[in-house]
Amino acid sequence: MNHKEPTPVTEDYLKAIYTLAEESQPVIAARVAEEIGVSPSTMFSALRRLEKEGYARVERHKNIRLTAKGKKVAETILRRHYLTERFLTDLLGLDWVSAHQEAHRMEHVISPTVEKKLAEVLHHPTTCPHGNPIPNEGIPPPKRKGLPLSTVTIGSDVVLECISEMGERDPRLLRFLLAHKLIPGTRIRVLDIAPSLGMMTLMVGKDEFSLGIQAAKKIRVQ
Amino acid sequence: MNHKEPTPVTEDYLKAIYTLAEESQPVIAARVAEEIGVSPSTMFSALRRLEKEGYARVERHKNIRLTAKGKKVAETILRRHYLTERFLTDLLGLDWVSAHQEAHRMEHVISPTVEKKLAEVLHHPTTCPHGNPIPNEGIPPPKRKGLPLSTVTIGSDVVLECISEMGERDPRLLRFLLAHKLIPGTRIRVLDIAPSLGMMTLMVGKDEFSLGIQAAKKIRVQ
DNA sequence: CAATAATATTCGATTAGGCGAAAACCATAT
DNA sequence: ATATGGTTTTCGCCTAATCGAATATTATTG
Repeated sequence: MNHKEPTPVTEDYLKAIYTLAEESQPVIAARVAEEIGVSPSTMFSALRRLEKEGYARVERHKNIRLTAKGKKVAETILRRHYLTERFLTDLLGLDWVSAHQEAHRMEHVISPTVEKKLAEVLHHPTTCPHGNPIPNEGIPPPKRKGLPLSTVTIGSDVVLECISEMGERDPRLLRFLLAHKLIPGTRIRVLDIAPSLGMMTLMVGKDEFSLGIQAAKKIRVQ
Repeated sequence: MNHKEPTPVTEDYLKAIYTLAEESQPVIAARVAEEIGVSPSTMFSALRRLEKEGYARVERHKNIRLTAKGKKVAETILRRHYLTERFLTDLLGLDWVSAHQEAHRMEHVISPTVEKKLAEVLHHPTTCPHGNPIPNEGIPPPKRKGLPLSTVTIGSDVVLECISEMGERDPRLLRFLLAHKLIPGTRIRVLDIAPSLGMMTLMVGKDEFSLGIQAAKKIRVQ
């Protein structure tokens, strides 16, 4: 039996791999390293550890895939992350941006017991404050319906569904979105898309502003 | 400037030293090592680190003394520990024993912001669930009035004030006390003390039972 | 296909944190 | 003063996690 608990660092790697895959981005070492903010050599040795401990495998073409065990850990951590965010915003009154950062540290010390109690106290929320569905013990995560904001057509009128986990990791993006009232449920009109400039123009209420296509990829709408 | 944050492990050493001193126990390396559950050699190198980073000094006769900096860290962690315990018992409904253990992990990831919000939500509690006074930013910790249960005279009738931090660290003791309703505020009659056996006999309500003198040292009464 | 840009891999080094075994010190109590 | 125990200290060794620099391996793309 391999009953040694994953370290916080291991959990972070697994979470990054998991979310990268969920956003259907290429899951290669370089991307994961970038996401976590770690050097290639560090990433390499981390990957060896993940393989040795049975959390992930590297397939042909250097694609990284989580094992069932790795997936389980990632989902648990993600669940704890989102529950903690909800706790921080709903009960403690923290804002969007800090909630994510605080939860990033707290997620690693939440036990099954506290996780359960938190869910109860919060009345079993189904999404995090940024709109992401909270993975539920055993039950497979719901299929994501929304599309990236970067893929909609000019002139369409859409509703913001969520800021993906990858988007959450960028505090500046989060602050920007908050400032423009871009929160889950907000109605967005897409005025213009200029791929050559890498920009798109949006209108929220009476507020007209530009957003990078890169950032728009991290926002899902319906 | 030395603005590198203490690691969780460092925080644990500082907390142990601080509480040992507060219980007026001899603060030597061997005691601290015992408290934390670490080998003498580990303790030794940890001590070198603490000195190098300016958290503690070793005086003549091998007494360990915290610097102002070390004391500040210890008090902050203790405050976060106790606030977290209160949160876990009062808001999440955890029991005494788990609350301490969970808080022991959580205390290291509570930011000043969360600490502040927690205190507000909990209406600024003054003691932890085990009765220990919560250190308050800046304000010196209140003088402890209670005496160790091990020092009272036979026949006296006392009221339990708190289970000291050192007592909290022993889950078996905590479970035992909880089973016998020995919580802050409980009235205790001391029926007998037998130093030769290292035992004392207590009566709580109609429940008569024995307790080791060692354990009684970790309980303060009035 | 060959040149270039990405990626992956190896190597050597560091730091925090931990262990056990053995040696060196002290402080008593005989 | 000596033997006994408790303590401290040294030594060697280990793992996880990190880095930078150099090298090897793939893609990509003109």
